Amino acid sequence: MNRVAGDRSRPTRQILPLALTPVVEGDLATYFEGLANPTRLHIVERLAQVKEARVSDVAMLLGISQPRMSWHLRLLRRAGLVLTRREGREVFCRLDRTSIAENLSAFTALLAGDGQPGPAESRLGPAETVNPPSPRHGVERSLPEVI
Amino acid sequence: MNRVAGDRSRPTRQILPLALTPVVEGDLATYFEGLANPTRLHIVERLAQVKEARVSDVAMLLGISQPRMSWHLRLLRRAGLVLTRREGREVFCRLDRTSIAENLSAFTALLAGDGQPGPAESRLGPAETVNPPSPRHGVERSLPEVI
DNA sequence: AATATACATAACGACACCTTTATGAAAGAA
DNA sequence: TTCTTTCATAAAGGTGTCGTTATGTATATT
Repeated sequence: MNRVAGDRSRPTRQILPLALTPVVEGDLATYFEGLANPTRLHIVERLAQVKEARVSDVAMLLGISQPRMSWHLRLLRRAGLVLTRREGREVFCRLDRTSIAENLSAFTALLAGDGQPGPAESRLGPAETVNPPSPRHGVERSLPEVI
Repeated sequence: MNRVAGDRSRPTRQILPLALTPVVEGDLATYFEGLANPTRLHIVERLAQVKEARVSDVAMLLGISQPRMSWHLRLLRRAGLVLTRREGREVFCRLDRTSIAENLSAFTALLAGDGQPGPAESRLGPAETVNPPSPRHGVERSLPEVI
């Protein structure tokens, strides 16, 4: 097992015993992978509306086949976007809003530039200057708080 | 041209004349595709720290080859995450924070369940009830406002 | 002019994604 | 038990991702 080409392997997420698990970089990529597909976005959109739904009902509603639904549900679970619960032979799924908020929060922290290399331009282009971190750019601070 | 298997084609984003372009579903998937890779997340992380950087400097810093950097930069541009500016033979890149905020905002709107099918459980599982939309779940309303 | 630098692109290989079709397994209904 | 429903999974094919190496192109330098 040598991980030759492509860093797309996923080394089985660490589970820290009772500590709110920090979102590391690889997990963040896996999280966004879950969202990087129109079909899965539709599923997420649907689950955002109904809170919980039977798997095959969602598949029916979106007009996708059952194995296809199963496939995408698998990726959504891996991404930490969706939780499932079995009830007899049926499976119900819902958004994992906690995990979603954690990952989204980790991403915005990344965007905020947390980490040492503060205002150090790596060879800044001409006619461009480092601004003090005060009045951000405009759209740079706004987001509906409805996670 | 028939789009047989896999809905991963991208039909050349509509450009509406002077109107703040709404983020449609396919674009949102493309946006998240840009974030669905550790290397690209590292690039984004770096650009969040330095605001603008020379392409090959970022590549050097992250220890990735030049063609690899060029490849990922291409996807980052396609995703609307990064803007580039040519200066002679050099290329500088920076985050497209406007586009990033737009897409992130579109996603949170999707999570909020915008769209008709309000509190209609599609065959709700037993021992589970629809809550009124008042005091949300807890982590469900919080996000660092540092986009 | 010739050379060096910065970036883009093509070619290739390995693998992952995504779809359909076909089967399998488990739980409920007849 | 037998049939049906619900979901998971395997197989197979098409396509995209993602990495390296090699080559091309444009700009700066000598």
